[in-house]
Order: sequence, then C-alpha cells, then structure tokens
Amino acid sequence: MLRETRHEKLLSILGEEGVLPVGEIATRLGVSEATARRDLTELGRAGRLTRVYGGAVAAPTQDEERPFGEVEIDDLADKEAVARAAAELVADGDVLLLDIGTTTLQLAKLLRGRPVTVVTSNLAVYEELRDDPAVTLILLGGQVRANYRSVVGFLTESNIRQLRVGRLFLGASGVLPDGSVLDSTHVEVPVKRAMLGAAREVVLLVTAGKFPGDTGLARICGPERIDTLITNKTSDPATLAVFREADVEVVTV
Amino acid sequence: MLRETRHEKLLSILGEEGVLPVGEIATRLGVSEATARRDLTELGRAGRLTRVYGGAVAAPTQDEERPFGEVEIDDLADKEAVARAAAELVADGDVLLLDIGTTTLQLAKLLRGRPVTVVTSNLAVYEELRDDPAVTLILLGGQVRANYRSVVGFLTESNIRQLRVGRLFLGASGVLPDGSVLDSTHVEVPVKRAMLGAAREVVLLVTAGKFPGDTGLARICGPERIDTLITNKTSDPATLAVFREADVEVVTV
DNA sequence: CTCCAGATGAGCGAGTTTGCGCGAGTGTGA
DNA sequence: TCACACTCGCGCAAACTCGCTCATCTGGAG
Repeated sequence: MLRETRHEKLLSILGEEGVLPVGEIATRLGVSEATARRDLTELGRAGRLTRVYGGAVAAPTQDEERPFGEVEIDDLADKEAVARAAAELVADGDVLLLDIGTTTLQLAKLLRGRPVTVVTSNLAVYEELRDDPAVTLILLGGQVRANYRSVVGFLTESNIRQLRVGRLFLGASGVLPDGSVLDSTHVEVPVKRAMLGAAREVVLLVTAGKFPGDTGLARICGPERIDTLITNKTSDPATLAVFREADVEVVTV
Repeated sequence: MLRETRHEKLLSILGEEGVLPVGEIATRLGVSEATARRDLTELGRAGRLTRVYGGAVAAPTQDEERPFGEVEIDDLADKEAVARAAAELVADGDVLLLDIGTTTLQLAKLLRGRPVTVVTSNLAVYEELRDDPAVTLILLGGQVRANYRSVVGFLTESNIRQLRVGRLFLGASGVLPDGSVLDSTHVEVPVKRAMLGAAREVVLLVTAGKFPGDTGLARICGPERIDTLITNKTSDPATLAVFREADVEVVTV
C-alpha cells in the first residue's frame, strides 16, 4: 500500500476511534509496528495527529501529553455534537471567526457549501474550506505552527484588530469552576484575546472533558465575556450554573 | 491515446481517488508504468499533482479557469532554471519574501530542508513547505483566492508593512521593453507594491516568455526598483540591456 | 515509399522504504 | 525505591521504486 494511502487510512481510522495503540494501528493497516510507528511520527510532526506514549490521538489536543491510558476515549462524538449545535446558530451571509482547535474544525466541516464568510487562524479549517466556492475564506497571517495547525504571532493579532465579525466561535483547553476560560498554549493567548475584541458575539465551544479544566495555564477571559456556551449534557452542572448566572445562554447537547 | 488526453484522464481519475500508486495508474490508462511515470513527473513538475514515492496525490482542485495550473508545460524548464539560479542566492538563515506564481513555487521546492525563513502570500508555497521542520514559514493573511492560490487584500498589505525582509523574489506577468514590470491581476498590484517596500533587495524572476510582456495591465514598478533580474538566455537582449543600464545585475540561465 | 522527430517500453544502477533485532528509555506496581 | 514489562529509536538487510539510457515504434512530411 502507498504510504500516502496508509496515512489517509490511518487518519480516518483515528478519526472514528479517537485513540489507538500502535499495535492495533499496525494490524488495521497491515504493516509492521515499525512502519506504523514511523507513520505516526511523521503525521505527528505534521500536526495531523497527536502522538502519545503507546499510540496516537485523533487530533492535536491542547492538553499536555498524558499517558496513553488516561486519554479520554472518543471525545470526538462530543465535539461533533457541539459543532452541530454551533452550526445551527449560523445564518447565510454571516461573518464568522473560527478559533484554532478540532471542535471548530468540526464546525467548519458543517459549513461546507454555505454562503458565509469565514475568518480563521486555523489551518485545518483552511484546508477544509479552501475548495468551497460558496464560502468566502479569509486566512489570518502569522507564523505557521505545524503541530497545532495554526498561525500565531503579532501579524495574526494585527490582522484581527483590523476586522469586525459577527460571531466568534472560541475553543479552550479547559474551563474552571468559576467560569474562567483557560488555554495551555501561551502563544495563542494574545491571539484569542484579540479575537474576543473583534467579535460582536462570542460562542464558546467546549466538550464535557474540558471541565473542570485543570489543564490550562493562562486565563483567556471570564464568563462575562461569553454570550453563548455550547457543551455536552454531561458537563459539570455547577460550572454551567455559574455561566447562566453571568447571563450566558447555555446550550447542552 | 494522445498524451494530452491521457494527462486529462489521469488528473480526473486522481481527482476522484485522491491518491494512487503508479501501477494502478498505468493499468487504468492502458500504458506501461514507464509512461505513467513520465506523465506523473511532467504533471508533478507543472504543479498539477503532487508526486509521492510510489504514486501521486491530487493537487488542490482548481476552478475551470486555472491561471495557475494551465501554465504551459514547455515553459517549465525555463521556470526551473530561473528558480535554480534564484536558490543559489539564498544563504542559510536568510529571510525571504516569496511572491505568488509558479516560478516562486519552483523556488520554494528548492528551499525544502534549508534553514531559512520564508514569508509568502503564495498558498502553493505554503502547501509545499508547511511540513518542513527546517523552514520557518510565515503566511500572510488575507482573502483566499482559490484559483490563483494566493491571499490578497488589505490584511495582506497590512501584514507586509509590518515586516522587513532581506530579499523579495518577485514574479510578473510581463516585462515591457522599457523595463516596466507588469501584472495582469489588479488585486495583486497593491500587494506587490507593499512587498517592494518591505524588502532590502529585490530579485525579479521572469522566464523568457514574459518578454516583451504585452500581457500585463498594471505597472508594478520600473527597472530602477530591481536589484537582480534572473531570466533565460533566450530573453529579449534589448530589454535586458535596459535593465543593465539601470544598474540591475542581470543573470541569464 | 522513405525519412525523421517524438513517444513508448524494457533494462539497469542508485536511492528509498520496509521489517526485524537490539539497547536504551519510560510507565507500572510491589 | 526497585524490578518488570512495554515502548521507543536506531542500524541493517531485503524489497521495491526511481530516473536514466537505449532500442523500438508511431505518425506525418516530403
């Protein structure tokens, strides 16, 4: 089998299963573990999956690397559900700002063929929508971070400050019980803050696994800055209550 | 079957399947693997597909109108020669600004693995270099123009104005006998002008076919703004003389 | 009909990828 | 803390693919 074909297959399997050990991947691809390992390393460096000890996770998580056994299983269904609810908020003609991360990528997939304007620093979103004639795509500038599939830096911030969008769909690496939105990759923080300033309305997309959010290291904003929170039904009720008290519309799916 | 017909067929098959091994392609086209290989090499060099070890991957789809893909294949050797000469100017650690177009894409291919910083509005260059760990890649922001594989607009200009680079590698759609550098796509003009302002040194890359250049509609700059001109030996001598008189170092390959 | 330029297919050395074995490193549990 | 089990990355040999060369073939011009 062609290496590229194998890569595609690997990513699609990972996309469905969420997380797999090396041996399993090797078997499913019909190659030795050595080759599977090499593939994983390669794709990991390109940022198309996240390598963990003993296997790989579907997509770059912004959480720090954790031992294989502790990684949550199949977070992906949660992400898809959240993305579907987010897509329902979008009307034709809207101007949207999509944050980095995989949840927003899921949203981008649902926007295919819709006549909207998408602004993003998320290179995965660019790959997803670049061929779509219906979508007006605006890519933010900046330094390319292959692992996170994003652009960052002062160019990104500068671009954002020159824009005004209807809705920002924001991701996060965690949410504290007091409603603080956290991120663990510090170079993304100024970008996210700039995004908050450019949006009339802010929609926070977080899967249940992001609560209680002991993973982040930087505080992006508090609940008062969020207009709508979309998350799963299994998310921590106490935290959701904090958001509701801060006049945030909480949508659970 | 005619070679051009075969090329079309190959691209259409590849467009649907995404990625195919050489043997499969040869069978589907009813030719030997040697011929299939030759076709793949040719189309790969022209940027209409991406060659991988053992087969080929479809290039990002382009709309029917493809100013980017339909560039003549016979022109390609010229472009490669120009790009090779340009690559020789590059030293490790340099900061380069790459204009849109296929000649600069050829240059990007030669920069793979080199420890340089590449700034570009050329999305084809981004695709080419994004997974290269040696290259620091800075992508300019702006509206995505899928068929030209570039970003344009005020965000692009704004980004460029905040940068200062060592060398700009500039493309053009034509060069007038008086040394005027022309471009035919008017939205790119302000971007190119901004690029000129951001570079300490300007290297103009034009193949012989760009002379005498009745194709452009907007004047980007005159020869006085160019430091080095790299072109083919067959290019119009009178025009080259004009550049030399304007103190431009003219390199013919 | 012959000639000729360009295209095609087979053969060959060089380079790339694959799978296995080994030593080192990492996670787990007593 | 220590030992055991597992995983990782590297080096090597085998299999495969690549690009090149050369002989053959095709189709059009004279």
